[in-house]
Amino acid sequence: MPELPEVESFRRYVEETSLNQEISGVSFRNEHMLLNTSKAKLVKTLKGNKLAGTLRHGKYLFIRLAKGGHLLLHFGLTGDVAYVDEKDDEPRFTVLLLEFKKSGSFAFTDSRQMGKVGLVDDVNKFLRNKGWGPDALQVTKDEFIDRFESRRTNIKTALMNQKLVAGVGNEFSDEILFQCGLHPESRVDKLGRKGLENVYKQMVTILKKAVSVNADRDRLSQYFFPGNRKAGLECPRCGGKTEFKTVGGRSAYFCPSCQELVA
DNA sequence: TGACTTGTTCAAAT
DNA sequence: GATTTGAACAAGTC
Repeated sequence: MPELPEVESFRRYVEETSLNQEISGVSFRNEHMLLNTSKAKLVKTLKGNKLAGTLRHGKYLFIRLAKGGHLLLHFGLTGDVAYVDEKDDEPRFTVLLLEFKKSGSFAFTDSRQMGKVGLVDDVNKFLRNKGWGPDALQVTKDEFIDRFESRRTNIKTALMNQKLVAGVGNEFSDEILFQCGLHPESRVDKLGRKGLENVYKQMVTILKKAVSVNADRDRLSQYFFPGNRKAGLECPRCGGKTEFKTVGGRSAYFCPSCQELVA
């Protein structure tokens, strides 16, 4: 599932494959995925334009356009990007296809169609309107603590709340809390500055590591849950058994014997 | 076949 | 009003 590390690797992929090429053809299929724009405007804006640069905030990717503004991509559950050399190699579930004049195409794919495609002029204004918090890899320790310390909800829900800090999803929230030795239902306002400082440190450490390996779960073997969220696993720290529980309407996996419940 | 999955949004509750 | 909770949505997978 595309969380911050995946979106960052998508960003790099766009940088490496698709910048500065004139777009000669645009196809777009799923109108219910549009954000802030119409299909006609999207196609008109992209045709003859070039992708000129990239910017990521949380799980959002903004691709700067040479003629002004940005193409916005949100990946939902199943969004992905692909560059293909040949036209007839168009990937399955392509939502947006940009054909480059010289050669090749850029595709945004999304099998479950929960992602978003849009046009954004002013990125900061867009983020402000959404109410999104600072990016999880940009936020400072003090700002993180300020935003969290008076919250009366559980820590897992708070970490996934994009308005507090943007970028953490379900899978990495489980790992952050595992590394902290904190039960996902621990109350945020009971953790204290020390507790929150630890959450912050683990969040940054884990996300940075995941970014450094392009979110490849096979290269995160020093961690426990990424790519491996199941109940009944043996905990590598204490030998206990992992459990499943629904927390804040989301699946949570954790080790009840070494993740302390602070309530 | 239908239960299950998650990021986001919206309505309802506090 | 601000915060929190919970349900709804979409659709492919097993």
